[in-house]
Amino acid sequence: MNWRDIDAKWQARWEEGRDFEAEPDRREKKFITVAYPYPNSPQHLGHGRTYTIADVHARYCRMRGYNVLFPMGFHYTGTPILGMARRIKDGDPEVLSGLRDIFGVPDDAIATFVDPMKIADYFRAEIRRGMIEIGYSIDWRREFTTVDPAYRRFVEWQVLRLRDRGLIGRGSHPVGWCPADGNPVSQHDTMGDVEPSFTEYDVMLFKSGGRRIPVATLRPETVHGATNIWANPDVEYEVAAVDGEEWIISKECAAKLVHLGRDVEPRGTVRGSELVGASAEPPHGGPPVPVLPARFADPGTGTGLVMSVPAHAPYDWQALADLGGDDLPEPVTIIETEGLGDCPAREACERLGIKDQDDRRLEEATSEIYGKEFYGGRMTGACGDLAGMRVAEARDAAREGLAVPWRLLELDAEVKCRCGERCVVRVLDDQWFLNYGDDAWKRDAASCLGAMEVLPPAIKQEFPRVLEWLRERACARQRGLGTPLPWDGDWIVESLSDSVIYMAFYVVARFVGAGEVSPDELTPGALDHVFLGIGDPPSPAISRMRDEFLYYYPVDSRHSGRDLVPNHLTFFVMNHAALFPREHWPRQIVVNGSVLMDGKKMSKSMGNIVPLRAAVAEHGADPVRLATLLSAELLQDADMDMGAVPGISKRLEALLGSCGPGGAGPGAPAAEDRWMLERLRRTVLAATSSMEGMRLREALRAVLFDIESDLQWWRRRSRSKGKEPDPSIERRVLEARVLMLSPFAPHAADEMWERLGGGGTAARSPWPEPGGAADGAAASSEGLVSGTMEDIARILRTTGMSPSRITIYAAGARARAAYQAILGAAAGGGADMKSVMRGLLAGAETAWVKKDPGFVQKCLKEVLSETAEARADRLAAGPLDEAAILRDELAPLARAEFGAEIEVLEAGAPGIRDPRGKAAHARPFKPAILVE
RNA sequence: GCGGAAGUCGCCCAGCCCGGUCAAAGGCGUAGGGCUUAGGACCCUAUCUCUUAGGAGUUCGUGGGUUCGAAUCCCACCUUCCGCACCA
Repeated sequence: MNWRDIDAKWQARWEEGRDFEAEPDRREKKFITVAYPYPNSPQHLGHGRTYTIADVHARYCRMRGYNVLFPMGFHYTGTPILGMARRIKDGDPEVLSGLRDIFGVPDDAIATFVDPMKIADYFRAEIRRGMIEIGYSIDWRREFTTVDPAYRRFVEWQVLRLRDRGLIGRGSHPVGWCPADGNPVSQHDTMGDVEPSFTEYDVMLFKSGGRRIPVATLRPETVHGATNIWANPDVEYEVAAVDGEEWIISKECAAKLVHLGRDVEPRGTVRGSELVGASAEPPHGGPPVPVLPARFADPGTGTGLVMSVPAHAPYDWQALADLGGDDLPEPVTIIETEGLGDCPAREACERLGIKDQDDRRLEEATSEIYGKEFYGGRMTGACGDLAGMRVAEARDAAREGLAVPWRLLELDAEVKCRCGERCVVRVLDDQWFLNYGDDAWKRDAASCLGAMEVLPPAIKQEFPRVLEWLRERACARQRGLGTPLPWDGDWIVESLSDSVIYMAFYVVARFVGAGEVSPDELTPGALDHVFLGIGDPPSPAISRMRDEFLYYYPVDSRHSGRDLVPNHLTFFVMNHAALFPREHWPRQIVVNGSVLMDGKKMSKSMGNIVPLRAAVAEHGADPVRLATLLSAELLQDADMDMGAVPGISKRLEALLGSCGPGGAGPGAPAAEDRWMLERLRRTVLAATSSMEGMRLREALRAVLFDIESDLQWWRRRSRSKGKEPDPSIERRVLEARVLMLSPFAPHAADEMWERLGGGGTAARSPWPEPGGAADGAAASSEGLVSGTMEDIARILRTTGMSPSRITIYAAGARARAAYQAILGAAAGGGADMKSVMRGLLAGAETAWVKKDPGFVQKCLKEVLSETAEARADRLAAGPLDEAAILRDELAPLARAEFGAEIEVLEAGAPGIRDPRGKAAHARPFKPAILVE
């Protein structure tokens, strides 16, 4: 099957018909957007998932009659492309082979990649081609990149207005930093892509003569239990004036303090061994403590000097034990914790059998006590002001009162910049940030979220949590592609901050693209008019932009991967709430999971990346789209199985093969025909409801698979009666299926539609309506037939008989009357045996059950174990003439399939043949069966 | 730690939102049969236990609870995976 020809044929038609170009008209609109791609590589199957889901949504909405705007842009902002250009310049073999071997980028293109813009432009074109080839219904007239002059005007407007509202501030902010480059480093900038995470220590100053001995700690509240200070005897410490006071610190610490913005002036050195024996006064004014030697005191951690709290810190207890001798300080217990004894550190060391201070398990002991005491501990009376507080409170109080007013920040592990330099933590004190911690702002955002639909619903609760912990966030950085802050050209608006309200820009982009408005005209005042309706329009074009904005805004649906929930999607909500009036706040967010390949994340190093264009070229657009959508429901991570693609392709091909001009039917529908139409009606209903909830896989399964098995049964039934399935019914089903398939597999569906002679394209036809009322009788009657077939088959299987004659005893009229009464009772909620019996005995037609309560018992059990739908069907249908149905419908089928003579009798009719006394067991929907 | 997701019949995985059609779809594996010179591919049948009449029993991480009825709802616990900020 050559899908590529069909893909190309329909893509050309759509383009010719400008099917996806959207402009305001009288219809109701839907504005559907997806997070635009970052063009630092071609897209792979994983990227394709989000876009495919959004495209299906857009196409579905078009079929529902909406004027759908589905645009696309490209996110150039940020540093990764910059880093990539640098690595290509350096001839990094990993990057080069990735481009060449995985993505097949030609060498002459790679040669230009030393220029980051060339990289972005190349992949932008590549991604756009791919999106067209897979059939996304995008209005390309609105395409832009985030470094286009017009977009820059837009971002400038955005940050200016945010600043006007007092939401952009300036402050100090710690970052991972490369001293050689003089730049902040993020994960993308480090060797091995290590995230530069850091720990914040409090610094407490012990006094020793005129000098200060600073110690760094995570537990300032334990200072009351400090019995000594540890110095490493083999380390040469530095004596330095820090912020004007003379401190003793390790050389490493001195270097860190400089980056943290402290004023450090070296004055000399002192060996650790020389410090031993000195005495130091703790900051809370307690009795002086001695300095003692310990080799675990690491000059690279903290200040290189350690406060010793032997009762609660296993390292400290162990170092004292290692020291030995008589005149050592006694541990002071300052925290009582349920489940821990007097001296938790000693107990932990003894339990783990720790030998000396070099034992690695001390880490384990430390974190265990740390956690237990923090959550369950209370300060004892030995703690001065802190006595009686819970540890968590005491920590804050101690920090407030006893530690220096800044924190010592330190990288958790060694991080190296790609340039090879060892990174440090630096505090930038002129960092621009967005104040996402602002309470009033958060309240607006929460209100926006509350009114918004989030699909799947399960993920909605995640957003308020994110809002809760959100605080200031740096919104500008010093390098990368993007837009400079209008008031401070040294800074570039950071990539997550310049992409929060850009959906509004799609409206404008069309006018810029068509040359109707120049970037220079997009002044802050003009944009105020377009987006906020402030002031008079400076030109007719600006006025039209305003009209178009009013038509398309707000965003009706925002699609994105779930990894963007804690950042982009939340910022999207926050920024809309900050800048736009309530009626322009977004209405829906749709979140999808990621894509796995053979159970693993796609990554270059694993070599399991499948480029989207390659997959489409090999399998065709629709099979790839379907495989992506079928592999998982929205929120689940989709484990792509490329092995399933040929099967999907075959199924589409078979469906296509069945599309022809069709023929007329005999007119009056038979029982199985009525059933088939009822199944179709219910499938349309179910698929529509699935679509509304973006449960695309569910919808697709209904259209592709569920109907198929219904059709099989229907054909079997038709043929058992010695006739061909009614072609007019077949066609009605097929038309509905093709239409419902269209959002998912648009090329194949249009091809099928053409072969059906449907007129126009499937994509431009309306989504099918269920039509008509429920036909409970058809559903129930067919249920009787299939249920009885199953019962016969089951009997044959357990007995191993090959039957020559099967006699079926249908329930008689009085049994059916009782059954209806039981159904009614169950529907009314009075489904207990007692009240059911009482009701039956009161009815003239049903009083006979007095002699056979077992019948009622069984019927009741069966009724209760049917689905609500089946119960409603049976109740609505009223008593069925089961003997007639079984004779006309079941008998031919059973005869054909079991190769036996079939006789249908009505139980209770006079003189019937009943050699084994089976007839008495007949119940409605459960006829008695005799196999001979 | 905080937040989120998940644990299903040998394996993978559907079902859970909306309780009953659920001994629980589908795929893989396994067994038997068909086809074939053979292998593969393909097709059919079986695949929790018991059962020569459509049945019964025990199952959906563990333990409770709600209900006439729980894989599905509620509570607790155990285990695994993911995110936690200046980065797209």
